Amino acid sequence: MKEYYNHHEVEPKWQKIWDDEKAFATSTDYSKPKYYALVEFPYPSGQGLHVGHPRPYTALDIVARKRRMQGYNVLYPMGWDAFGLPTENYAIKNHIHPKIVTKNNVERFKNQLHSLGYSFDWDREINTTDPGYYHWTQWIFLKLFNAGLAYKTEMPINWCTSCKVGLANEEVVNGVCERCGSEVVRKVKSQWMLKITEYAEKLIEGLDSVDYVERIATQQRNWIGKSTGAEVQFALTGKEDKLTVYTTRCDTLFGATYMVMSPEHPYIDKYKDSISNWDEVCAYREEASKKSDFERAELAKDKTGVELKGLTATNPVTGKEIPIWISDYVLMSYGTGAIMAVPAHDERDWDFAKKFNLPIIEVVAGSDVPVTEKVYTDVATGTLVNSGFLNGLSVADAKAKMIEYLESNKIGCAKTNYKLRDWVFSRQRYWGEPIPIIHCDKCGYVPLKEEELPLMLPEVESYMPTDNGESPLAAMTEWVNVKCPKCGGDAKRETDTMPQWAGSSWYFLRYTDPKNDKELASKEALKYWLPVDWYNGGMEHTTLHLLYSRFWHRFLYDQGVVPTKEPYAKRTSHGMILGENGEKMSKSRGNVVNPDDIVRDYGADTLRTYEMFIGAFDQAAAWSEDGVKGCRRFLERVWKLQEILTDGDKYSDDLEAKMHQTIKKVSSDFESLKYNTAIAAMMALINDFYKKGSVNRAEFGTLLRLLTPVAPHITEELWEANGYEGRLYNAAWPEYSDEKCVESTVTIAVQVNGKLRATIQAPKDGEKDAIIAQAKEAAAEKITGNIIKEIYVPGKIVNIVCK
RNA sequence: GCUGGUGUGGCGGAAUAGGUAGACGCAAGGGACUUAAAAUCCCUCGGGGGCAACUCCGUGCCGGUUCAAGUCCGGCCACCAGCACCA
Repeated sequence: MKEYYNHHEVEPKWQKIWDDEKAFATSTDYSKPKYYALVEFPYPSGQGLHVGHPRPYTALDIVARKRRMQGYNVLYPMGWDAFGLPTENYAIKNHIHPKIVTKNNVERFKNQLHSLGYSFDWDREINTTDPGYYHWTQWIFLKLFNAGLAYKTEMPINWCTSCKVGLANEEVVNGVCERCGSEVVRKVKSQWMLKITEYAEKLIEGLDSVDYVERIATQQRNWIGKSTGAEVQFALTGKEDKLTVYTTRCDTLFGATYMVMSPEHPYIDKYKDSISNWDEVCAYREEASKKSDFERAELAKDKTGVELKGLTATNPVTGKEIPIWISDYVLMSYGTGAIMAVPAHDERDWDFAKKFNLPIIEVVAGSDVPVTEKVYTDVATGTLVNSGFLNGLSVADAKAKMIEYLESNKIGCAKTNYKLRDWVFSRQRYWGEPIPIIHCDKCGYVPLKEEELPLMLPEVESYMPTDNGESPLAAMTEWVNVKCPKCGGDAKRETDTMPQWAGSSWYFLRYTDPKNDKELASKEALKYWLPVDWYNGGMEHTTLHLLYSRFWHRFLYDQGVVPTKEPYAKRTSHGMILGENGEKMSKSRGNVVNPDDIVRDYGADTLRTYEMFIGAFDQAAAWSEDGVKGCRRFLERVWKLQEILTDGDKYSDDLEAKMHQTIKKVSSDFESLKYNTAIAAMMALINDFYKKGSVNRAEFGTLLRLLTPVAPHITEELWEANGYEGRLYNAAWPEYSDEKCVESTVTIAVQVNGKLRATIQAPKDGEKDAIIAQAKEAAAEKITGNIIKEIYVPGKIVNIVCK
């Protein structure tokens, strides 16, 4: 018998053996069935691994190890999303090249991950900062550029006053920079943009063909924000131009009593001569332009605005002349930058009309309260009134009829809109992929030739962005000044770099063929491995990273580069691990747990088991060191089963059903995010072994095979020490049969009038009448009066209803 | 405000499809072993009442459907996360 379980010896021993035997190398034999399990690759921060990291990594390690035992060729890779601001900021502060900082951090992360016994195929490790990798990130950018999906535009962008970079709208949280928390202001800059909006529809449609956790799919849909409505043209009194608006409620057109334009609307300048209160208008615009989108939103409670005196429009269905206002609650970035206001049936318009005393006309009847007192927005029950040819129709019918009318009279059309905005793709930073574009005064933006890639990130003296918002690369004149590839004249390189999202938008493709220097990955490899079978990541990435990578993938599909429309067949997400006090772990709260300490004191297997047992996988869970101890105790009890191990090459009769039930439960729980109940089932199983006082070799072998994905080191050691054949990582996953899951006798609950009164033991396929008779006898004292009903649910419950 | 999620013992959490609420673990209490402690093993462990067999109450709150509701329906409340005037 083996000595007391010592993880200090057992864990490094097996990690070395797995390395030496290349136990988890992915096969390139493409005739085998494949399984591609993916976790989000980490940003190698200076803090090292956090206890949050092992949660998803262990979960999919379990899936990967199980699938290997089931005969799949598994790809479970790991890499580094290593470009990014914290590294650059650290480099600036400490005068160390970000390349060195990255190298050190990666080394540390890798050692930490290795100590946890993950079955990653390290031969396929990738790093986004490696020129052999960003070669292809740049290549994809050129593809996007050549397809017209990358463009440069002067636009007000979100400018972080501290990071000195432009941010995508998606990166701004509550008006402050998502990364550093500093104030974000508006600044006009020439920016590279990617036309993700052109893919809005495809990105919505694609969600129907994949298996995403429902709330993830919902968030993606809401973020894209599709709405269907109509564009309607309003004639401007005495002008040639029409003012076009977008509306989702064209049924209420008869109730449009005024219009509102965004303060940035181009018609305001165009018709300035007609506007009699120009000074007032200018003052309002000035004030609005100072506000960021966020301030505009914050000040929203109280509506502000100015009427454009001298400029009016005509309601195309009533023929009435209506005033035009400007207000900052109308955004230039959505729809057409102008709206028709129907105060009776839109909350914001109602507030605005009340404040400025504008007419409110009811066109949908159905409210108990007059619309002058309360806005009525219900679309399900109302009926159209005061609306000419729409009178008497439901809202839905009225919409259809109105669109017909608009189109036949050429004053409008059906129209779909999306909330999604284009992706701001430039960063005024050093530590990112250089954008492979040259600007020539004569030829415009000229892309580099594919053969010139990768465009290497040059060495610079200082990584500090310049105060005027230029990237540090702008100071490198010998790098910046080049000849135009088209005309040979003087030209300049683009000095902005790509955002961190770029490298992570396609990394899962590179894992399939990571060393290929001719293509991003071979067609063969892509065809075999795609799509990713299961991708797990944090909830915080369900809108940004997930949407961006789906966009790039779909674009590459359209270009014939990848074989599938969608990159990920299945997407799940894990909950956060909180401190012992239930708060988010942070240095300032002093509740950070270092995984290295847990590995040292309790072992990697204990950490892995605990993180899976801690609670429902998709929910946040608070750390508990006592809980860690409980898991260590469980593994020790598994170890000590050796003391009661007996011979036997098949399950003993009294445990056979339990064995089959456990295999079934563990097998399905591992695939459905229920790691906690899978472990509970194994705990219950060993409790049965101890209760019985013995476990035979067949039973013990099955337990080891079920447990090894969770706790691979201890189980591998027990497998070897007790003379089981071969390596456990190569063993076959245990089989079960549904038939054998059922015990020969079952316990049936007996209820009288719905209350539990007794339980009886009965054969599993007993006759209904016999069981009911047995139940009546068991609960005889509780049955009073006449029996009016007897319910029997086979194998579960008998309910006697009496009165 | 809108959207999504959650609400079950002292704690983390179980409970396919409505069918014995509290699996599994932690903590706590009692006992065994020990000179003692740790470790380990055994017992108890939702609340009230009873000497006891037993009994009543109990899954955020109010109501409903059902032989039967943590689970379904209607109406609330609380907390967490995301979004922010999207026409």
